[in-house]
This record gives sequence, C-alpha cells and structure tokens, in this order.
Amino acid sequence: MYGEATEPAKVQVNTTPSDFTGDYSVVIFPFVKVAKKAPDAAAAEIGAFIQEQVPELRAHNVVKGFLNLEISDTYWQQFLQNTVSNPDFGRQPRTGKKVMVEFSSPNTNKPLHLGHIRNILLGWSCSRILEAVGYEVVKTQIINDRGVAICKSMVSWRNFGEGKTPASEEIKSDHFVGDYYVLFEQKSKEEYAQWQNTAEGQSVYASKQKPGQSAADFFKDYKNKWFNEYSQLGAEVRETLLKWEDHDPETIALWEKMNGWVYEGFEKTYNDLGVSFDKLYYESNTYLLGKDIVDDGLAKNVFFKKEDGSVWVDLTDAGYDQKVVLRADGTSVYITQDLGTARMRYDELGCERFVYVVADEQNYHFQVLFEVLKRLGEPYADGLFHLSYGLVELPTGRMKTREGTVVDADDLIADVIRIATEQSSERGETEGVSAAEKAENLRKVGMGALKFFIIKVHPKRKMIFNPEESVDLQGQTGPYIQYSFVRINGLMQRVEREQIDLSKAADYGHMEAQEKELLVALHEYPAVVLQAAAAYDPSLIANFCYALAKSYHRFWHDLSIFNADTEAAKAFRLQLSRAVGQVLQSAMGLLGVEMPNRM
RNA sequence: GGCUCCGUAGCUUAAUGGAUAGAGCAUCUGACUACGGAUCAGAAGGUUAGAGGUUCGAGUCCUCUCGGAGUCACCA
Repeated sequence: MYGEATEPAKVQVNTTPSDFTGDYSVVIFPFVKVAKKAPDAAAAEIGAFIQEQVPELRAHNVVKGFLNLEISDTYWQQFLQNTVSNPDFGRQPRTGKKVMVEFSSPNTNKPLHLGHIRNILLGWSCSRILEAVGYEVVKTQIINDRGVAICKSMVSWRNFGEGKTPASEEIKSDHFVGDYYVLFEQKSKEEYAQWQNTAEGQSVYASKQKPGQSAADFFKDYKNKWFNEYSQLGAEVRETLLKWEDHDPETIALWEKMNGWVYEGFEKTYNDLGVSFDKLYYESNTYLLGKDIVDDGLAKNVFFKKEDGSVWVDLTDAGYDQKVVLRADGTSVYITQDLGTARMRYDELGCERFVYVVADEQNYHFQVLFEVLKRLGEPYADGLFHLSYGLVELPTGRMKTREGTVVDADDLIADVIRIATEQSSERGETEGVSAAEKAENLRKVGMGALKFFIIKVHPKRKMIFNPEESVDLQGQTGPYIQYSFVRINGLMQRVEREQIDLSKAADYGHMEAQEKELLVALHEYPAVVLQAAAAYDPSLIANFCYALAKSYHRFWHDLSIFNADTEAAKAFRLQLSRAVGQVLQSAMGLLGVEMPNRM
C-alpha cells in the first residue's frame, strides 16, 4: 500500500481495550505521513485493505486513528483446538545454543535469607524462561567458601564449640554454623570493650584521637584497625586464613567439616524452594584464576603495569575509573577472579551467553567486568548480562544482621506453609484427600504465595517485603491463580468421570465477550514468554498469569458451564477451560510455582 | 562531590511513545436452592515528586530542580 514497504517494527498492534469493539487494534499514526491523509481516512483505507486480504478478519472499525480488528470465530475455534492439543504451546524450538545462568552464590558462614530467596527465584525462573525459548541452560552458582568470614566461624567453633555438632544440638546444620559466626561477632565485641579500658587501649585513644573526639566516637571508628592490630581473635582469624592458604591439614579438615555442615543445610533449603543446579563452582578453586588473563591483557595493551608492579586497566574513556587487576604483590583481586572464571567457563561449558543474577549493589563491578572482557576481545563478550535486582527491604527498612532483622529463608518457608494450612483447615474444602496429599497441596499453596509475591515485582525495583502481605492468599497472589487452576481441575475430573464428549465444541457459534477475552489472553502467551526472555524479566510472566486467572474467574462467575444452553457451548467452555488450565500450569511453571489439585 | 538507578491512590504495585494511567490490599456496598465465595460486581481513592522541552500523542524520551537509594578499596 502507498507504494512503500513499511518496517514490521513500525506496525503497532495492541489488544483492544474492552470498551471498544474488536480484538486487536492497529495504531495508524505512524502511517499518516506515508498515506498523506488524515488519520481516520488512512485507517479506513488500511482497514478495507486488510479486510480484503485477510479472510480471518470478520469486521473492523475506526476510532480516532485506531483501527480495531475483529477476528472471526472460526479462527478462534481453530486456535483453541490447536492450543489444547499442543502441550508445548508457548515454547520455541531448540536453538542449539547454550546459556549459563549464575544465581544464589552464597557465603558459607551463615544460612540463606530473604535476599537469597529473591535472587534464587529470579535465577530459577530466568533459567526456565530461557529454556522455554529454546536455549540449553546451565544453572550454576559460585560458592564463596573461603575468606575472613568463614575463618571467623571456624575460630569461633574451635574456641567455644566444645566439640558440639549439628547432630548433637539438633540444629539445622547451616544454622549451627551461622550461630558460631554470630557468636564470634559477640565475643569480638566483648573483647573490644574490655580492651578499651586497658592501659594499651587508653594510650591509643590518647595518642590518636582527633581534637575533641569523644572516646565512644573514636573507638567506633577505630574498630577495624583494632581488629587487625590488637585483637586476639583477629590474630587467630588471620592465622587461620594463612594456614588455610598454606594447606595446613588440620585447618583444611576443620574447614571441610564446617562447610560440609553448611552444604547439607543449603541442600535442604534449595530443595524446599524447588531449585537445583547443574554445575557448582567454589571460590576456593577459582580465587587464584585470572593471572593468565592479566598477562594476556598486558600483551594486548589493554592493561598496563605501574612501577610498584601492580597491574591496572584504564577505562576512563568509557566513563569508568582506573581499576587494579593485580596487586603489587602479584595476588588477584575480586575482578581478576571474575575475569578468569568467565574465560574458564566459556572454555568448559561452551556457552555463548552468560547471565549473572547479582544484586544491584554490584552494578558498577559488572559494568567494569564486561567492559574489560570486551576490550580483551573475548568471543562471548557480547553475550554477557548482569541481571541486576533491587535489594529486599522490610517495611522497617533495610535488613541488618547486627539488629537481628534478617528474615531467615527456612523460617519464612515454614511460616507460609503454616499459614496456608491454617487457612485451609478453616475452609474445610479438602475432604476425602489423604493427609499426605493434603500436605503436599498446602506446601504448593504456601510456596506459591511466597514465590509469586516476590517474582511479580519488576527485578530492578527495590522491593518492600511485608511478611504479612507475603502470605496473603487473596487478590493478586499466587493462590488466586492456583485457585483458578483448582476450579478447572475439578471440571476436568468431572469430564473424565462422566465421559463427556468435547468434540461438539466445534459447533459452538457466537462467542461471549468473556470467552473472547480468554482466547485473546491465551493467544498472547508465546509472545509474553519471548518478551520475558528478551528482557530477562519473569515479572512479565507473573502479570500475564494474574491477568489470565482474573479473566477466568470472571468467565466462571458469569457463564454456566455444565448448565450451558447447548451441548456445543458446554463442550466449548470445557475445552476453553482446559486450555486455560494448561497455559496457567505452564506459565506458573516458568516461575517455579507448582499447581495444587485441591486447596 | 562524580557516576548509576528510583520517585505512580493511604500501602504494595502495572502500563513495547498510543485511546478515559490498570490492579491488589485496606475502607464502604452488593452477589451462592447453580460447576468450590481463596470468587465476582460496584463505590471511593491520582495534577504519575515539581518545572520546562521534543512529539499528532509523554508515566515512558531530553534538560533543570527537589527527595530517596546504590557505588566510587591493591574488600568481596
């Protein structure tokens, strides 16, 4: 038309708002220049043209520069049949390409908390989504199993543990280790308080205080220095770290024992969250990596060496700073390790894309990391993505270990399942279900509430986590969506029981608005998955699920299914319900949320 | 201070530059002799922090101001 090819990107098609007639709308404004006509006139012409060319178009109308298209019922009939018979609806063919997704990546000195949960859910659902659009996904985590914090737990247990074990104390093993980490901080604080009153402490204060600085202020600022220079516990930690780096057998044995406890506990938590990994990396194996990259970078003149022997990269022309990549003493820093790990993974896994799920505190780090890899000419440099997410805060503000406001992952999981169970027993809708099956369904409901509450928020957004609202089972929640599935499940059981023939669905003639709304929503599913994959944004899937469930609840309320006027209407509505159930289960599966049969 | 991100109803939030900014919670009012009421319908609640600009059209893009967060270690 109009003798010009238009780029597909310029054609904007949206679903039509419910107060206009039509299923889809085309925005005409981009074409008025080419058409050299008023928007309405151009729309009328384009509408007539499409009407002529596309048999699936039943009718069209024009409102103020928007062309509304009505799709024929026969098209929708065909679509419904295809959808119901296609278990892979919404998924794309295999691309043969591999992508790595790194998430969780905890420290081994304390149990997982709410922040990890957001990270894990994002990483997991991102993996599922990428897999749905055809990638082979390698799920990894890099476990920070070494360093000062871990040594603190070790020193603490050695000094105060009296040989106790998680088994002897009947404490979940990662919590057991975490308790010793907390105990270390306490003991260290006590030691510091005592030291402040010694002659040594007083003389340090007298000689180093700033003019007019109170003792309390001075000692607050001086804490790190004290820990490194005067603390007995601090000395033990440094000694332990050195011995560890020296492969001292006794130290390594203790380290392995305590990390073993932590992994055992993590395993349980991951299992409760329904996640798993394909490949684990340990910082104890990777922290020395990257030195060959430093040589490589020097050879390529990406890096330069200073007089003291330290190696730097200058990124000031890209708006960043100069960064150290190798210390003067020849040891690696954090970014060196990440450079080395990236190259190792590429060689080992053959992925062309890498997704790092890491909180937005580290945005700058990843910008620098990616920029350096690009300048080094690494073949995978264009496939790097930092899935950055906002910190989780409580209504009272940021979680703080010292103030004991950290929400523990295991506690939270137990809470949501407990509340789902309480709510369910008040309702008494699950008679005739075995206790085991009931518990399994309630676990799904509780976890569904928690997971959906977290995943529905756009990753980038800082999240306010209200523990009370996170276990809500009504409104825009996981259980709301699960409930629509449970309703459909009930219908399908009856179809099974009564051997209802659904083939009459094809005879159904005029569709109701509520039915059309569901079909349009189902039709969007593949596009939503693609969009979520392109944007690395699982919240798009969550919003889609909610909208679909909402439409279904309205459909259920407004229209009779088993008491429909005709056999054709009944069969059609059952087929439609089945399709909705399938898509809901598929889409929620991408979020890591399972569907219960009863609730 | 430099750089980055954020500011939408009382609260939690949605909206590839498109139609009257869409939900949920909380508040108020209604709806089951029917397939499950963890549901549905309605009311009320907004100058999208503020001021300019670009555009046929701005919550969305640009500039400035205000407010908040993160980050700027030879830490990780």
